Amino acid sequence: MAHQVATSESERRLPVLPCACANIRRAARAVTRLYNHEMRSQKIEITQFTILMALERAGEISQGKLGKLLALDSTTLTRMLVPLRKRGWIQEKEGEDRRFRIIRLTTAGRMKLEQGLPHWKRAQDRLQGVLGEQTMNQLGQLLAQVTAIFEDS
Amino acid sequence: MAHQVATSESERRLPVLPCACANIRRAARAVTRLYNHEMRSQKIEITQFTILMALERAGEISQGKLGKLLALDSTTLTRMLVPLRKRGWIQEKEGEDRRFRIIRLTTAGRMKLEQGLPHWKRAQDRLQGVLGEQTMNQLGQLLAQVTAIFEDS
DNA sequence: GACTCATAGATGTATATACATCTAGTATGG
DNA sequence: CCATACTAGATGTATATACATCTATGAGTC
Repeated sequence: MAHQVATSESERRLPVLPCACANIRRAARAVTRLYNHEMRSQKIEITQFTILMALERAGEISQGKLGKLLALDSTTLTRMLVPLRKRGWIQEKEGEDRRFRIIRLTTAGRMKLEQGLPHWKRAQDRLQGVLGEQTMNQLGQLLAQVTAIFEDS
Repeated sequence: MAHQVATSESERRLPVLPCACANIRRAARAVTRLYNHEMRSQKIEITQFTILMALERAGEISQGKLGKLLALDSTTLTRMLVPLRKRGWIQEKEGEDRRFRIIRLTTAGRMKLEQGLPHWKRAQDRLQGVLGEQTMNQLGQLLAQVTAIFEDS
C-alpha cells in the first residue's frame, strides 16, 4: 500500500502558498537550514553569527538600536544575547545613561566571526549560485522594502 | 508608484544586510508581526492559521507530508500541532499504517479559518498595497525558488 | 519467523521570538 | 524638589523551530 509516492517532479517543486507570510516564513526556514548546515562545524548558529556581523559593522551599539536594525523586538534580544555572552563573544558596558546597555564584540567574538566567515560565504555562495547575482540583489532590495512595512504602527 | 513614502526620518530605511539569511529572517519577522497584528482579535497566530489553510487545501494529510509542504521539520510539527489540537481545530486519526498520523481539520477548525479569513486578507492586502500585485507575485515565485534550495541534502 | 534496515513520529534539549507587564532610571512641568 | 510621564530593558509566559536520539512499526531477506 504505497501511500502515493509522488514522482520526483511533483515533490521537487513546492507550490507557492496563498499566504505571503507563509511563503516568506517557509523560505526563511529553508535558508536558515542551509546556512546552519554550513556553519555547523563552527558551533555557531546563523542567527548568532548575524548578530556578530551586525556588531562588527555597527561597533558599540545599544540593545534597542541593534533590535531596530534587525527588526527584532528589543526584549527578544535580551534572551538572544545570553548565549553570546556566555560564550564570551560579546560584552556589555553601561552608557552614561544607566538605562542603556552598550553592546560590543570581544576579541574572541571578532575571532569567531573571522573563522566563521568562510563557512558563511559558502552558504551565501550556494544560494547565489541558485539565484544568480542579480536576482540575489533584487531579493535583498525587495526584502528590505518588505521589512519596512511594519517598523512601527 | 508613490508607495515609497520617504519619510523625513533617516532611521526609516533599514539597510540591506550583507547576509541573505539575515535579510530574509528579518523580513519574515516584520511580516509576521504585520499578520499577527491583524489576526490578534481572532486569538490565533498567523503560524497556526497557516496550518489551518494548508489543511483546508490538502485535506487529510500525514504529519510528514504537511511538514514537507511547509518546509517544516516533521518533529517541529509534533509540537506545533499541540495547541491546535487543544483548541479543537484539528484532529488526528491513524492511517492503515500505524506509524502515520493523519491530520484533518475539524468543523471548529474550518469555522475558525472562515472567521479569520477577512483579517488575514487585510494583512495580505496591506502588504500587497505596498509592493503592488506584480511584485507580490514575483516575490512569491522567488521565495518558492529559494525554498527549494534545501529540500533535502 | 528472526535479522536487518527503513520510516514516521515522539522526546530531550537548546535557541528564537513576541507581547504584556514590571522595574529602574531619566526628563520635565509646576 | 516632587509628581508624572517617558524610555530601555528585564521577566513571565507562550509559541516556533531544529537536531539528535529514541520508540514503534513496517518491509525485505534468508
